Amino acid sequence: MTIEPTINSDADKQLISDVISESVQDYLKAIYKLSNGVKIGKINGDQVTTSLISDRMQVSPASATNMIKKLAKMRLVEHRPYQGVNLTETGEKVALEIIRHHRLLELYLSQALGYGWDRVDAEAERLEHAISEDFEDHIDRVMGYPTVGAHGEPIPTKEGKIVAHDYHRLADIQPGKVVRISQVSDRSPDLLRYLDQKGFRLGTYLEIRDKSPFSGPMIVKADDREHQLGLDVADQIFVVFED
Amino acid sequence: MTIEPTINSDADKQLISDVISESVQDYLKAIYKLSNGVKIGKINGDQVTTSLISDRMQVSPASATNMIKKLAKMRLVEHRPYQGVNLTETGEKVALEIIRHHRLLELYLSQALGYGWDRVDAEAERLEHAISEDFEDHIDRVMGYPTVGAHGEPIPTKEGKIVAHDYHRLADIQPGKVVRISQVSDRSPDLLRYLDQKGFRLGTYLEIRDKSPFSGPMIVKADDREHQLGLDVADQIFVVFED
DNA sequence: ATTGTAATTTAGACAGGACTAAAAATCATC
DNA sequence: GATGATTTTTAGTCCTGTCTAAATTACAAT
Repeated sequence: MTIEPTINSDADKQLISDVISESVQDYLKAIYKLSNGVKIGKINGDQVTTSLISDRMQVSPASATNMIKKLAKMRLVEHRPYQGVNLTETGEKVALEIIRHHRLLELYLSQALGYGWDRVDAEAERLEHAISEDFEDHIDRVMGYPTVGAHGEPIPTKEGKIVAHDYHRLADIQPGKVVRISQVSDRSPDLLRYLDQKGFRLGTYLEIRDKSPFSGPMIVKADDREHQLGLDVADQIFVVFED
Repeated sequence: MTIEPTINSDADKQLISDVISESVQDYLKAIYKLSNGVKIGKINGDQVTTSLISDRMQVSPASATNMIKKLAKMRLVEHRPYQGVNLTETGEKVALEIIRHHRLLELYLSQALGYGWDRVDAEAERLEHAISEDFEDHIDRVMGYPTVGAHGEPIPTKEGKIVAHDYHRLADIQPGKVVRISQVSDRSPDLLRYLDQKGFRLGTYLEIRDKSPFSGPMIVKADDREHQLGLDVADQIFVVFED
């Protein structure tokens, strides 16, 4: 009856999906992103709360509590009641494996099957739980063991390591600078289509021309064309300085 | 990258997987194969019985009955209690859609990702419920709209049509004839590995040299080598005459 | 035709994961 | 520090798909 989520032992190499339900995996992924993702808007003292989870997972708070207790019993998270949760080491491993699947799939879909970057997230979401380790290895090899995903996100290694990029928000860059787009959020197909339409890709150079005060739009130049970008857009684009 | 609006011709075009649960899909597929598949051993008067289903689905007979009643209520099968079930037109459509997914996936896995034909079934099983229509269309296109799967099975069309091949069982062929392997069962990885090892592929020519009486092995020549094949093997290989 | 066996169905239970409504805990504000 | 608002948790229900045990039906063989 007690489920042991010890997936590390090399001997009894078990598929995560055979041991850990799809729902549990989805929650772990959500919790991982909530604790490690870029904080948008209000900062939430490093604690991932029930309401954040229920919100992200589109379930009622009661359902989230329910699952949290289950995750805690499985030792995938630590739960301080009324405070929030943190992934355990095991929980994080599992989350990173799912995220690896997701990002490898996104890249494969865009490179091998010609999916637009606004469509890969939805499809990868469907597939990430279904693929075997074998499939993972196959597409990893076919793509030459990539380390960066279709939207610029780092792809966790098979061992569960992930490199943290310290990209800057486009919104924070001062006028006069030249930067290169290195990551965009994958979660808004609309935004991605919008960027596509402007010709914005990973690697596109942007010169920041002007920033309106009071959270106004910023004006950037790309490919000799000027673009106005609302703050909510500039907040979802991450860049590196071009030296 | 072109931005394709992906217009659904029918506004009410719903993904099967969003309407019909994975379990239901699996049962329908099993029932389809039990009614339309090649009859192995005893002939069961065209009726698909509860025990056949429970056996194939690896569930208890009670569970099968349960699901059958559910399928009947959904008008996906007709159920004559204590007698058996038959797929309705709708039920067959759904089954064929799943089978289409399965066979396209098998072919894609073997051709695009280099899976051996003993491994494609298991992986396709995992993926067949997860892929979108979009994915189906993509791999269909990438492979040039194939009509025959990785083990020689016909691939149903998007409209749910399937062409019946009338292949012969290798076991039924008389000595002296020359035939070509045109289909093998996908359900036994062991058998597939065994055939692989002998160099047997789709399209391999076989000359039947001898058949031992009393269900003994048959002797066939392929690539200038003679092979002894047990009846259970020869029963799973389908061939056409080579003219 | 009767009777034993095999197949099928019913009945009742359970696990997972969702829900609503109500209770309890925390936080924010005066 | 009290109090009202917000979050979180508890309690209880439901649905899906499974199970076992028991009852029923069909079949086969005398």
